[in-house]
Amino acid sequence: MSDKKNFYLTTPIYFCNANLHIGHCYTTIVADIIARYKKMRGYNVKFLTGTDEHGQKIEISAKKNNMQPQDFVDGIVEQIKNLWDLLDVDYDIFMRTTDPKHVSAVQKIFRQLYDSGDIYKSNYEGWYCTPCETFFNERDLINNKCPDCGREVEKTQEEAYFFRLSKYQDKIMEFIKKNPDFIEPASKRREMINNFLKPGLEDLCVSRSSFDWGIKVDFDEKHVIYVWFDALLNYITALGFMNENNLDYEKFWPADLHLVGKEIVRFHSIVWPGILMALGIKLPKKILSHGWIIIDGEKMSKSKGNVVDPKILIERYGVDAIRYFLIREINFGQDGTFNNRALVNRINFDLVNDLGNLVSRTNGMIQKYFGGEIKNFEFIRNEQIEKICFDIVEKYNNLMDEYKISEALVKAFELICFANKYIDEVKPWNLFKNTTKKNELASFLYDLVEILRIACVLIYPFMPNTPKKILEQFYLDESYINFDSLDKFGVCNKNVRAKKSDLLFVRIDIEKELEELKNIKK
RNA sequence: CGCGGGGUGGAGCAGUUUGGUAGCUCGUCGGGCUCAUAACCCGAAGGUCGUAGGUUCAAAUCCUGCCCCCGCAACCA
Repeated sequence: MSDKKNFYLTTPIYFCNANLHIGHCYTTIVADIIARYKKMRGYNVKFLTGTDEHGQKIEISAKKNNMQPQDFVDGIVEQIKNLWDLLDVDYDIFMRTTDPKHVSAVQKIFRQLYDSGDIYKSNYEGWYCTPCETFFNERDLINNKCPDCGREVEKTQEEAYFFRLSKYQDKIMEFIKKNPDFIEPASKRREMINNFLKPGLEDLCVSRSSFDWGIKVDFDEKHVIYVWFDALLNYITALGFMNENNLDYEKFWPADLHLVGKEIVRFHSIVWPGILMALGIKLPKKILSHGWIIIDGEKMSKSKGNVVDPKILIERYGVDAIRYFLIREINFGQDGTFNNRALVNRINFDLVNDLGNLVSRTNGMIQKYFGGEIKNFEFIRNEQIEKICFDIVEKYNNLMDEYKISEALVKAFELICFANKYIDEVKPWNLFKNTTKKNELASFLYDLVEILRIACVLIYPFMPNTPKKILEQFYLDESYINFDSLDKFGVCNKNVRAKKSDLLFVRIDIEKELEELKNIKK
């Protein structure tokens, strides 16, 4: 246990302003896939997700619903946890920023940085819209009026605390230059350097006094701590930092991977390192940014009304299909499009035609040619087949280790396509007609079961339910889903069996389905 | 000259780091097979790689100019 290598990865903590959409699911699924893969490879994994529950927007949303902020976020958190259960997201820690441990740790950290001089009191200048009770930067104004309500704004000063981010500017730049892999993809790294570091960093305003819903500055209770300062710290408070029980912190920090959407790379690669440097602790190893899901050419947003509800999709197609689609269709790191046609097509072509049908024909042949059970055959080793399998496994592992998970998934499906071709090449139906080829036929079917076994292991992190269903058809239990036996061919019991089973994935009538989905939306 | 991304056969994308026969999925057309979920396998047609120049024996790939689309610029994954 103790000699296992540790691996710590995180998703962003999601802002509890409204229910989550398919984009949040994407991020979390990616994290879950990496976590599952690492666990399978023998790592001692800690997978953190959670919720960001403070801020003015939440205060306002709660008020609109006639609720106290805490009750409001409790309800949202319930739904989020529910969603992760539906999506088979197997997180280790669910961190809430309203957790008393987090709150007290953040207060201690804030005070420590104040004492050390990295946080100081000053004045925040901005344009204040009285009806909206909101500050705006000059550049946010539209025609010098409030961007929300269009009314006059007045220049105001507000007492606030600032974090001395500018002090760490050079150190952050140096770190990013010395560690070219720290921010990925490289385009984001360029953007951070050119857009923020080169022009110079300003000190960051880290307190607000215009609303209450947040972590109080404990030595100056008029102020609540800025949500990003609060939120970023969850990555260490979740491990017990600044707490009596900080064993996990000792063990798992620095994080191996912070998974983020492209719009919050800046907070993770500049602000977060700044805070960590001020605290004198190590920086995470990697900030990995992914793209967005685009709907009909537009960014998903509530105001555009094009948000996709993940629950409906899971209900109709099952978790594994949704997880498969998101990872397969969207090239990690870049934006990808979502539409119902693409989803249904992927299910039909990849999952039904290639994978489902492969299982079905393998099963069918064992039943038809051997009455469902093959006994007493002599296994004929086919080195070519073995080499193809091992080759795919090796490439898959390399891709996964580089977090190129979409490509790894494609690799896994190469094995499935190969098996379909293999059947056509061998022409088992001819072997069956020739009574002297019975053993050859048996050995070939065993090859197919072995290929399926390997494919099951490879797709498991992506589709946690399907492998079990496949193996069951051949009376094989879950213990076959393990990476340790991927370098061997001929692992399964030589007594090959298959039973009548339900279809793995059922073909969807595309036009009918699209029509129904359209009606659901209304 | 604010920054970043993108513009590749009918559709959606890869390839650009390290120039060298333009690749994948779907669609279309033709063929094969019958174990299988009208699935599977093979083959073909279809692209002056946004545009104008440049470097080179050779450019989707490197350089320069221009056009178009998208995003970011301090609380959207």
